[in-house]
Amino acid sequence: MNDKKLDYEISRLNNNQRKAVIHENGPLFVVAGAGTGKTKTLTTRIAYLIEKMNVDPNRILGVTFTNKAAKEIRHRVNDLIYPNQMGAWLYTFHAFGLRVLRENAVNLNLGYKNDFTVIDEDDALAIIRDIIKKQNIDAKKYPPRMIKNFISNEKTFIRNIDDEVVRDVYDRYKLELIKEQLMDFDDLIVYTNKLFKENLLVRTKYQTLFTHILIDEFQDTDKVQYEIIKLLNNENTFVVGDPDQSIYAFRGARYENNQLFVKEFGAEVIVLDENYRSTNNILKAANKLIKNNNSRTTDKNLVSSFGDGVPIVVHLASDDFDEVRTVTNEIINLTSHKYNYEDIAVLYRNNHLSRLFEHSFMQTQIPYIIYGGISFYERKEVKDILAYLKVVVDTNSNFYLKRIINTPTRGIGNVTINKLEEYANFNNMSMFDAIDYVKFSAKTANSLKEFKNIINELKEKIEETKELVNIIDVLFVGSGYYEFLKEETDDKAKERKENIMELKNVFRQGDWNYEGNNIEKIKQILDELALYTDHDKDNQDLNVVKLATVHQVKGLEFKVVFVVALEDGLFPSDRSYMDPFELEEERRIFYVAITRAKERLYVTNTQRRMVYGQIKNNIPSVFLREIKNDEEKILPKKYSRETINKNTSSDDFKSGDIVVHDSFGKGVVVEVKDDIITIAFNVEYGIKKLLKNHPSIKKEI
DNA sequence: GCTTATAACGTTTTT
DNA sequence: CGTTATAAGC
Repeated sequence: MNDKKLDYEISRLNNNQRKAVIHENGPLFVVAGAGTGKTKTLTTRIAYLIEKMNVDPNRILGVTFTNKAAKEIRHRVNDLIYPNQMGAWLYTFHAFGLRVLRENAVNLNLGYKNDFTVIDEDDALAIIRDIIKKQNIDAKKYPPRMIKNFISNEKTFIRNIDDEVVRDVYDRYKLELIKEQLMDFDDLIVYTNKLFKENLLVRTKYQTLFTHILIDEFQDTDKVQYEIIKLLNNENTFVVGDPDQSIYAFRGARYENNQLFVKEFGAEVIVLDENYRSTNNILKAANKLIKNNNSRTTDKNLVSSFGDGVPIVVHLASDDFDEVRTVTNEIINLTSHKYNYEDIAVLYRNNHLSRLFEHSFMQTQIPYIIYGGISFYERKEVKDILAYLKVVVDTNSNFYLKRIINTPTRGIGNVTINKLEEYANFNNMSMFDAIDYVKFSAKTANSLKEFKNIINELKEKIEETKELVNIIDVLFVGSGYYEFLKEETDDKAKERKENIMELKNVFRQGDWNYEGNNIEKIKQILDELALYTDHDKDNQDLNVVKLATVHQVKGLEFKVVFVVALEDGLFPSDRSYMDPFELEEERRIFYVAITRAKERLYVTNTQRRMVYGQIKNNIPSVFLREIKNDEEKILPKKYSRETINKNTSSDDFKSGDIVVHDSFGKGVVVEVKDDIITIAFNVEYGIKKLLKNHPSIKKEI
């Protein structure tokens, strides 16, 4: 049907892209430099396989690293051949693992059933904390976070645990998860690997199911993921990646996978180095920089047909305030001529460097967002409501029961919970059922009975509810959360209510996206939510300046990029000096930063900077020398926009007011402090601090 | 159980 | 310096 569109798309590819797309048989590694049409090549190939080679979509596996990327790939393939790709397996590694384990977890023979629950990092940490407490382990000597890291490292083959105490916690953690039918994020990958490795039947099933496997961002795969790919033993394994953009070593990404794949699979290599993003001045700097890495597998020299463009700008500021002021000035200059706020990104090596910029942008009324922060699904109230739902769906879940049995407070303390847990463990029943057997004081017994009634009533109501969206209201009121928050009038309570209401959107969509009865639909929604993170939301189109770490903007592009704080010890980070490999990783991070820029690149550093309350003299980053071409300096200027329309809006805000923002839409005022107001917008934008007299906000009448 | 003083600490973090 | 985790106090 859409053949013409696909034909047109293929005709527009360059030679190497086309070669990759129509590649017939055998493993292929597409080494795709930044901005060389990596995703386009991958999606066009999927469309080509289905449409031209008559490959059954159900037998194609496409794996990426973020939900956002998976969605994007589905969307783009969809655009080329709708609706034939519907059955294709287009997932993140974790979502793929989840799907496999949902069908086969029982075959692990570890005691897992196929309907286990996925827990997030916070939950995993809570379980470890609990074990540490119960085993009387000194949390100072063994911080839970460290133990979690050790466990994760052993699971993903990074490093084995060599401490007996940590080993003991790990063993108990593993048993606890199985007992509670829980899996953490690592487990989704690790158990999938185990399953494929140890179970011939399951392995063969997936080996024969997939005729084609495609992997995106291959340079970020870790050891376990590589093993999974190897175990699937597919002769049409097609991987796309850029070794020069491998920046997740600290999470286990293995640079050597790139070479291993070529060697062990005997893969053909196609290099894409025609860049469709940046001017050549920017690319020259990038090429020059990355040549300093000795461990490169494939030499690429990015070239575009966009001409040289303007020279990159390297600026040395006297101190951190001067740096911020210079960048702010330049943004004001740029936006009063050719550029919009959305065209601009300020990138840094680590999060805390955002602070001064945030402050300055607020003062000068430059709209911005900061990437990262607390995720919507990590918020306490959201997790609480979902925990109620999980207990309702499965009363055997002691883990979630413990979370909510006294939330909101109903006089059930730790002593009661421990007694229940002990009895339940001893008699091999759930804590929920144990409520009927353990003797408590009249008051406690009453509270427990009340809790049990709440769960039972919620269950009845949820089963009867016609539309899923109403379930959130049922939970909110039925759990007592509503009553609890009603008493509180402060801004936090208001924010919590809003967040809970925001959950409705997710359930509204679940109603038509999923099939089955309510409980079945809920289980599918919970699966999706378990793997969803804040990074999946699309901030790209907001007309605001983006403040982000380099890691957070991988894969994105901006017309103008400022890379700041290019100083020795910050970028490269001082932890990377010892190890030449780590210094190369830092260089790749800077390479990623540079290659985000399409038209203008600014690199700044300062002589003096306040670090942890002390002024430090910094020397310029070694990377600056390495990119040196033509450079110019920004001449510091006064703010060209006379501290912008002072008091243009005379609105007087108070908490609870509904306001409308040009970019963020409707929001509720949460706090007013001097001339700064805090506004809660829709979840996708979150909580923002803005100047009261900013022209972009208006009170809704 | 919840709020306030003090200490401790301080890369990147796709799921 | 600013934030967050922990402990002591109400």
